[in-house]
Amino acid sequence: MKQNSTPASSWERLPELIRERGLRLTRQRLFLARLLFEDRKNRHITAADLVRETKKHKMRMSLATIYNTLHQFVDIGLLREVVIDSKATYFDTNLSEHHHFFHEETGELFDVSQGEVEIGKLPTPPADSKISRVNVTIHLRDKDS
Amino acid sequence: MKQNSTPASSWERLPELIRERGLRLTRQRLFLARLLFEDRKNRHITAADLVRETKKHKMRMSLATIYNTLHQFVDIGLLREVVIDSKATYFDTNLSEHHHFFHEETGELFDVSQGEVEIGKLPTPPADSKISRVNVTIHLRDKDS
DNA sequence: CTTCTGTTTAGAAAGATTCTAAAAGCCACC
DNA sequence: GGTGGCTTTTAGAATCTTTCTAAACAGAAG
Repeated sequence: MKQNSTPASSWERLPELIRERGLRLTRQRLFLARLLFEDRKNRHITAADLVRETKKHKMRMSLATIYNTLHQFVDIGLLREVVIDSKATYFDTNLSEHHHFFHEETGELFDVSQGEVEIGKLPTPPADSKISRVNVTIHLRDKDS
Repeated sequence: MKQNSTPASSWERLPELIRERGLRLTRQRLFLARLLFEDRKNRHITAADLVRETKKHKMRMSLATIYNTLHQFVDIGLLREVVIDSKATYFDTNLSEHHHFFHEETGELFDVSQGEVEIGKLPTPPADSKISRVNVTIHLRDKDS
């Protein structure tokens, strides 16, 4: 089921998009896709966030469906999983190659576009492995601490 | 209680070390310190790993103590917390600045010394923040997948 | 040896995520 | 526009990691 990219434009076409990538179009998947992609961009959300949002919109949906859908969206390349802290799994709606600022004191997470970070040298991966992704997280603290 | 560094040498002096940093020397702390630092270096362990190891050594210790001790060792600068995946918290006995290879398929974690990665450009941090640390994780996959 | 206070402990509790088996829903086809 | 088959959804239980709680215990100093 693993696929990839397709620039994240035309969110008017969510239903087609979901079908094209091999998933059945269901009420739940469409609803979540709209929540995730219609409003603002570059969100970093957790399953718990989505539970809250679905409730706010009076949409009832089981927790398992939220988890299933998030993972399926990752599989079909609509979302990306980001590991920031070990309290919860974050899903990132920004599919472009990018990195993150992570404010240690507030827990806030901001995107850093790929161009803002330049990696000059990388080690050779161990035999039989290849690099699949390089993740740069820039930890921030308050200036005075 | 937050302190910092002191090069990780002379592990013969673990008892003194623990006391110097403001903790009482207890059977449990000393035992865990020995497990962590006497054998090999640069380990990445989870609480569950330690549970396994203490059992193997026939040392009985409550889970809570293992968690408490790990966090106290982080506080006094004997360990470092690394966030790699959201399944568990890893503690790193390598206190020097360094990065990691993370094998996505096996979950293995290897050190990458600081010199092997070169960062040419970094973004300016937001106002009132300063960069405290830059974390590079190189994700690996099997060559054929 | 006693006392004071920091530690450890077992077990319960919390939180996130996954599993399970049954019910429901999508969709291709008639 | 009804039917069957196969995918999804669901509620709830189960699992796993981590933290909490209150009571028992054990260092350290006199």
